[in-house]
Amino acid sequence: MARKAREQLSEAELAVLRVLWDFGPQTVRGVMERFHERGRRVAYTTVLTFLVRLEQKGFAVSDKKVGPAFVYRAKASRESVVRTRVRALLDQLYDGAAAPLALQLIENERFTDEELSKLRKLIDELGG
Amino acid sequence: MARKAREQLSEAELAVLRVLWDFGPQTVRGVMERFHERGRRVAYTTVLTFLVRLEQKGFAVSDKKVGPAFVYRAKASRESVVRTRVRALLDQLYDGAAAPLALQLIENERFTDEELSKLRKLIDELGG
DNA sequence: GCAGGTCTACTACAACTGTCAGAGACAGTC
DNA sequence: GACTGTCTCTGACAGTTGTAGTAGACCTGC
Repeated sequence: MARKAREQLSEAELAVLRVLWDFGPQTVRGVMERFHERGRRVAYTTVLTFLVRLEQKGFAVSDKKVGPAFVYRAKASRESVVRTRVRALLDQLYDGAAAPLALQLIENERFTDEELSKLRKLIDELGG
Repeated sequence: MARKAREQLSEAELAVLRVLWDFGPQTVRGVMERFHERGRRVAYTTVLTFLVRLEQKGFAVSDKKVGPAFVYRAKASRESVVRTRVRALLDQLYDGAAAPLALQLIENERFTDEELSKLRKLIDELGG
């Protein structure tokens, strides 16, 4: 027996999924081109593999075709994936507590004044 | 050729490293017992493997012995590991921007009033 | 001086990941 | 109708990860 089947997104799969979120439904070639534009050299069949795996894991679907090529679109929402990932990080690092991560972020990362006031506003709305 | 050698912590290795952070230097058996206390059933040799890998990757060292057993201690600091992980998450999800994650956290996770005021105080100190 | 327990070292192995090549299907073109 | 290009499908392979068994070294108590 090995580890439990988690149907979890790997890093490269997530990168592909992000293309679908950011640019809308794409063919294999389309995704590959977006990668190439960003300087990420990757073979056509590699991208195909990731899209197939995304579909197997339920994060994408390919129902339509454009000419001979399948068009893949994201099925999972960006928000749900982000939440899952953040939760996993929280569990791994702080037994699930969110506050330490929030503090760590605000202390160690850079924010513009605008971002800071947005954060402040949000916190004020939550009361306390 | 496969992916670049990243000398990256895996999830289970991180869990072991956390024991070293939380409970101080430990033998293999010590780490295993901490896991068992938390209901994580794992074989002695499995823990040994993780500690060996941690040492190979430079996150831990085993210089002393207690009786016949090596005592492992964390070499990498919790802070540095957390920073690296958070950074990786930021890159994967938001091309490195910190603000969206901060907002996501505050919106979607729960905080006590005390935590909120700590956050507010920190934000106020950063100006803006 | 050997039986039993503990330790490390070595080996193993399946699932997951990143990466891609080759084969076969189909459309357009000369 | 053969050539070219584009697609998908299938297979492959090495590195990582989670998990653990086994072997050999070493004490210790009888």
